[in-house]
Amino acid sequence: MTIHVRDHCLCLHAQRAARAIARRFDEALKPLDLKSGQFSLLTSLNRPEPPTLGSVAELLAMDRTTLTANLKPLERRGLVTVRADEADRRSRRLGLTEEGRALVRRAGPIWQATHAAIEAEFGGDADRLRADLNGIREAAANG
Amino acid sequence: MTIHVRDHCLCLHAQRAARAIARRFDEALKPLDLKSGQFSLLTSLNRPEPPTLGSVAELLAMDRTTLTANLKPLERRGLVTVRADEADRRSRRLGLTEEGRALVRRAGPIWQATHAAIEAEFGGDADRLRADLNGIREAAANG
DNA sequence: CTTATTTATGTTGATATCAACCTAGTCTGT
DNA sequence: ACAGACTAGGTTGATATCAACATAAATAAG
Repeated sequence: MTIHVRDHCLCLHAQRAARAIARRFDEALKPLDLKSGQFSLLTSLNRPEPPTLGSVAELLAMDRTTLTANLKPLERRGLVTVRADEADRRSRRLGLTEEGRALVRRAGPIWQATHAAIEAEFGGDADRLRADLNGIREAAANG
Repeated sequence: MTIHVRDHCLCLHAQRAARAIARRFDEALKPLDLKSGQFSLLTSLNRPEPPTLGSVAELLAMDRTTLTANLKPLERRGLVTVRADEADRRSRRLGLTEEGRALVRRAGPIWQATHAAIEAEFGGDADRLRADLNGIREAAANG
């Protein structure tokens, strides 16, 4: 039974892959003093209209309170802005500062190179893997 | 560019899937007061010979220091044992107590049911996904 | 127009994650 | 033996993760 869990558990498999990939990007982004998760967050805020906190948490499949915590160090560094929505005072609109945008721009080539290296080393069908990851995420969420 | 990252980044896709799956198992295992990661760790210790800390960290694709930290609450609960190896005093051998083994046994059916539900909802080829996750993990590790 | 409910978020406490740095035990070449 | 290199872990500090609980604003029911 134990062996079966070890070899088949999608939770374990996903965690292991996520940890390994995150470490790889963490190291690549170290020159910018960014973690992989911070890069993902900044990237998801890089749009014309500042999205709400809740919508970003949903996009990242992350608890809202986790996102609140993750914003703190980025706010301290002056990379993101958090403002109450004008129309609905409950909502927070998340945006990038000019420095935030500049950092995302500088991270672009690093992401590109790192991602290409991993995909090449992977050798498999990355599009298929992406689709499967989306599928399993939705499957897990429908609980 | 930003949109391309958002839609293609395997780091983001893996993190999202990992988070969603972990939350699902966290909830299922709540009656046993276990998190998904704790279940994975206990399961990986459920073998005749107590493995070393380093080998378990490698198996879980997790930093050694993370594993050290994760053992703490399980030790406090009397589920795991940590002892120095007789032959090599640097190494730590990790084992399960009788309570630890009992808890793993009780968790088995919960894991089975939860995993089956997710796989069914997923609908895709779970074996293929597992293989791809192993592949991308190794690809990311070879940096 | 109130009151109840729903919605969006914050706070707290516990665990998880890793890099950087440190210590102690083991091994290797001489 | 012994000095130096190597290996296994631990400690610390920062960030990440989520559930449980709490607050405030918007909305619905009457």
